[in-house]
Amino acid sequence: MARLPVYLRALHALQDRGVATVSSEELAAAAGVNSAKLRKDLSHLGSYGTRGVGYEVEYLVYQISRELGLTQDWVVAIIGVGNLGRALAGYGGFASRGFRVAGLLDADEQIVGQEISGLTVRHIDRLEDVIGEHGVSIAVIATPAAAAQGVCDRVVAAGVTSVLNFAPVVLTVPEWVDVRKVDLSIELQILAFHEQRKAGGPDGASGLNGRPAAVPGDRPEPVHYVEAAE
Amino acid sequence: MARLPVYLRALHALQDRGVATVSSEELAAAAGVNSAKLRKDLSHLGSYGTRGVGYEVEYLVYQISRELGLTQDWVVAIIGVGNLGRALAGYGGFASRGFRVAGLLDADEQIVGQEISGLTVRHIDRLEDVIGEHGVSIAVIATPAAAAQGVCDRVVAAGVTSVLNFAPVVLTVPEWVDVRKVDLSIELQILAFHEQRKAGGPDGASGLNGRPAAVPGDRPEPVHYVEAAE
DNA sequence: GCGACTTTGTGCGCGTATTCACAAAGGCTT
DNA sequence: AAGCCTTTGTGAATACGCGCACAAAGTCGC
Repeated sequence: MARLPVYLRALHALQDRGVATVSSEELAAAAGVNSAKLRKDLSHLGSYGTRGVGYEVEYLVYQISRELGLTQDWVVAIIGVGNLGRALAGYGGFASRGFRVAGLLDADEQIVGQEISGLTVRHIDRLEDVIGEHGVSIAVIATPAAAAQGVCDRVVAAGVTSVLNFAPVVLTVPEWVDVRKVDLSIELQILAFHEQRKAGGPDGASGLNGRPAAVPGDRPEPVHYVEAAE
Repeated sequence: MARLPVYLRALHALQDRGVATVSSEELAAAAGVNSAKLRKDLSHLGSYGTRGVGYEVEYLVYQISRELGLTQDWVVAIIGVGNLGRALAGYGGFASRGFRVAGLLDADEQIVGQEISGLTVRHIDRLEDVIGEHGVSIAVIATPAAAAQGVCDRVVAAGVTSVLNFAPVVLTVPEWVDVRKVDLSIELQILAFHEQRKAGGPDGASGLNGRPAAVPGDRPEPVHYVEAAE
């Protein structure tokens, strides 16, 4: 399930706060989901809750980590070291979750050889070498769109079976390869769409959409759930 | 619908290739969706296809752009100018889609005053001023997790009604505010999950998962759809 | 030890999304 | 002009996910 990582994040935060046990209601609120859904999700890993009490945080963290495969380290290569690739290379959230960036690759001779976050950028020609040497199993594609499919084909041919794609293209891969896509401009476009409807879009919506005329801080359910920075 | 931006991207690519007309089958393949679904999606904007021929690319681009609200410019502020914020500030995909970054804000005195992608980073204290001056309607939160909810409350209080959140926290907002979340480490965790299952996870899966023993480039349906870099 | 209370686990109904499959519609060829 | 062929638009069946609501289960107080 795609929600497991969210639960895990919330559980880690609870752990940091020293909480030992948590009810489905609380955890669901922290994760922003319905409590019945959360219970159903957790029951799919087996039953790890105690009725009348809740779930033991530490045990749940372990179970979810294991289910997600985070008990082992995953070796990642980042291909395309532009703005985004650089940011990803320096992103702390990877290492702390068991993802080890083992290679940075780029086609630009200006960039090859640079040291970024402790790694030297290597030329894309060495892609297969880097993947083989380090046993890379996940490739992060942060190249321009035009290069993405070609790079993808190469990493797949080199044995990679999971791809995280930041290029704005639909990648075509064999069925045994998983691709996940992150497209920043698509996210903004979806927001723009909703924003337009709120403002009274072309369909002539109300123009208010339930927003009170003037509201001084009445955010509903102030969960205010904050985790440790990473 | 969340698929409209994908269609739009594919249509732009067709435009660049000089294609004037496209069938639902082709466009669906390019966007990676079922053709019936695509037709149903498009029919919800009204009927813009010609039976026996297909859709006129240019007209469709216009219709979808209008539906998404891309015929107008949207003003964006990026809050948190770390690795990720910097990458976002320099990301070309925003400007080309009608999103204008009008402000960069950070709390770190070291960063405030720096010029990045033609914009001077301003102190987070001036958040409300920046939002008001430029008429910001979309806020991009790229702060550490611990700061995100606080920043979010402030942008909402200042009148922003759409938030794109990169911080690994579940933001709590009033119901009239839209939040979209992008969490990089969650994407990787989902890949790790599938990767583990492929390798024969804890449930004792086959360990092969349909992958042929050795396959020399038999990627199915070589659409090889590539767009212009942006 | 027992009863009341809390919380889990899940059966069920509902609304939505997805896909198939086909009839209607239009273009193109002869 | 007529028939064939392509492609759209959509009705109907299916699959899916979600959330309510409740019974089973276990804890805690007395």
